Amino acid sequence: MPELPEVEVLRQSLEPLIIGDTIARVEVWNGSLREPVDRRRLKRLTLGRTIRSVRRRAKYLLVDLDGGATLVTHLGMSGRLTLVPASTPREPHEHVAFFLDSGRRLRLRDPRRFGLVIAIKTADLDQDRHFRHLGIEPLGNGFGGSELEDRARHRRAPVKSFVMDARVMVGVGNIYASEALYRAGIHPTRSVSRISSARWQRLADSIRQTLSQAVREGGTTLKDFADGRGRGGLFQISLAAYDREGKTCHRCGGTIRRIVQSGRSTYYCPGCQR
DNA sequence: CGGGCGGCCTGGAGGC
DNA sequence: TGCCTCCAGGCCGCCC
Repeated sequence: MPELPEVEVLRQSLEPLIIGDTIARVEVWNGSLREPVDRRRLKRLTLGRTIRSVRRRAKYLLVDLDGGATLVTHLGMSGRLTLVPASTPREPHEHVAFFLDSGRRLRLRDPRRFGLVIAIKTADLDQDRHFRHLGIEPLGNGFGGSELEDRARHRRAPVKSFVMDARVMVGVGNIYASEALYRAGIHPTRSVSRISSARWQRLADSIRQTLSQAVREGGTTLKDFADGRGRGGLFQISLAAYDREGKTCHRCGGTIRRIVQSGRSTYYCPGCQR
């Protein structure tokens, strides 16, 4: 579910609410997530620790604690991380919760359990196996057409798979891949070996624009996504291609089509995307 | 080796 | 009403 914009919106919403607060209790009701939750390590590194900053890398949310540890969470497909009063009843599929000194709790609900909760020493983050192979941040410095073109050398993958490849660039998932390619006017099955420099530039610009607009609009809420306060986003209204099979293209009046690439749905306009 | 596919899970939607 | 199949925003490991 959550792609870069959703995790960034979550980060922005949580940061002012939890900085300076201290983790007083950790509850793991169901540790069977993407990786089994290591309760002892989680508690050892987080209990009694104060939250110093809230960052994002790719689709991971990083909560830095004093004592040199970072609480790393990933929402998978259906995860939701919200802050509620500590006395709020446990909700269905609430698997992990961090009770704070302020009398609130940060809770993870994740029906499909593809999410991740792990504590890592902050200094080890970059070398950790979850982060070591990650590519460029599309909203950071050093992201542009020439960087994409460089990374496409000697490759022939369809461009849609390429922009979703976290070893190349991070944060773009199935929704924003379709949206960015639509905006750039590039056909999703086109091989990266057959894209001109000018089009790489357009694609990089489209990715940045799409992601930053989605952040400004609070992310895309199709079903599960909510920020730290439980509020959904609005970018689903702005979707021009994703989930619009059979509907009219806003640009050319043609019909949006759906195809399957690497087992995932891709939406595009045959008239606008070549 | 790059790239495609299945598997991990649950729930909702739609067909019959 | 129920039962079945398909599909879903991510990621990893296996296979060719």
